[in-house]
Amino acid sequence: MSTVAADQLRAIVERIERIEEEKKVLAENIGDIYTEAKLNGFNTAVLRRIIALRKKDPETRSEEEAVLGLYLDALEASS
Amino acid sequence: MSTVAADQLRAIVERIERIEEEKKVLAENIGDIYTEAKLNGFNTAVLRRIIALRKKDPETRSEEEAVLGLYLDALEASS
Amino acid sequence: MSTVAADQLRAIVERIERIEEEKKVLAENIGDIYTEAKLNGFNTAVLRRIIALRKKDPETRSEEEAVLGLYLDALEASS
Amino acid sequence: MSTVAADQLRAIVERIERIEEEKKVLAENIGDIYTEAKLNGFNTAVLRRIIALRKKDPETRSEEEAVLGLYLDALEASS
DNA sequence: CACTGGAAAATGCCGC
DNA sequence: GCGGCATTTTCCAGTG
Repeated sequence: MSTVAADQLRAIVERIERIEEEKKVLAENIGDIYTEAKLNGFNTAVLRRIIALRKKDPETRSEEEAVLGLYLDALEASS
Repeated sequence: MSTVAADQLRAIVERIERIEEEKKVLAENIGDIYTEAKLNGFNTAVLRRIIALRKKDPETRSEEEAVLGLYLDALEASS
Repeated sequence: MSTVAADQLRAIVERIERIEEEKKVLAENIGDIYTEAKLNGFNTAVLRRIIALRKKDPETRSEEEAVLGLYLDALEASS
Repeated sequence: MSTVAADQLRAIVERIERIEEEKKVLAENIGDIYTEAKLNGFNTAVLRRIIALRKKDPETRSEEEAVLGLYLDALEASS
């Protein structure tokens, strides 16, 4: 690989590492918020479920909930 | 699925749970071996690394290794 | 450890690898069941949720569901 | 849950979601860099390995490395 | 005995 | 649409 490509490679790697570092900081910030929430008496497992729920689009979410209900009922019925 | 095949569903769930139970037993067996190894003076963190290393080794021969070498050299050269 | 008990080390590593291999087979078996279930029209994402739900002991499960309800209501109320 | 706590809950959830959104943007930025690199003829799989390698290197100095060497030698000797 | 950190598993995502 | 990779979540040993 030529010198020019080597410089290009280095630039790519460093740009990615820079952004990954920023991402890491954000992940730590999120962790801090959970820690603080826990100290304030919130149940962090439930908080995580809330975040996950809100991430799913409402349609998928209600559809999935409905199917879950069906399956649980079916299991109940056959027990 | 219009009506849920309850018996089929139950069978699926129970088969999965059965196998997961077996998997759990195996995981405990592995844990026991590590515990015993530790009692015999082995460093279990290193044991885990050994296992991981041996798992990856078979994939070690490839074009990709060569390209990796090229890239690492290029980074070295431009540093 | 001054000198490494090589035979003992080898035995440990091989026992662990043997059991991990068995675990891997079981994991594949589980994957096969999900695949088959999907072919039979089941929603595998929901199946996974069912399995996860049943894994939690009923007490924890209802407690967590209750807290989830509280939080969702609170979010609704403050919106 | 009281109104005050409800507001606190909402604040927590929104702060987390905000930061997760920023993280998502950064992840997309990284993806863009890989895409561009690929267009320039780089092997992105190898690029990812480079990044991963460089992430782990700082931990490379330790007693653990020495023990790892001992164990690998012992395995070699008993093979 | 709760908490933290790290390893393993599960889930989701992106490229082919 | 599938397989492989990366992220997330879960689990567990170690530690205070």
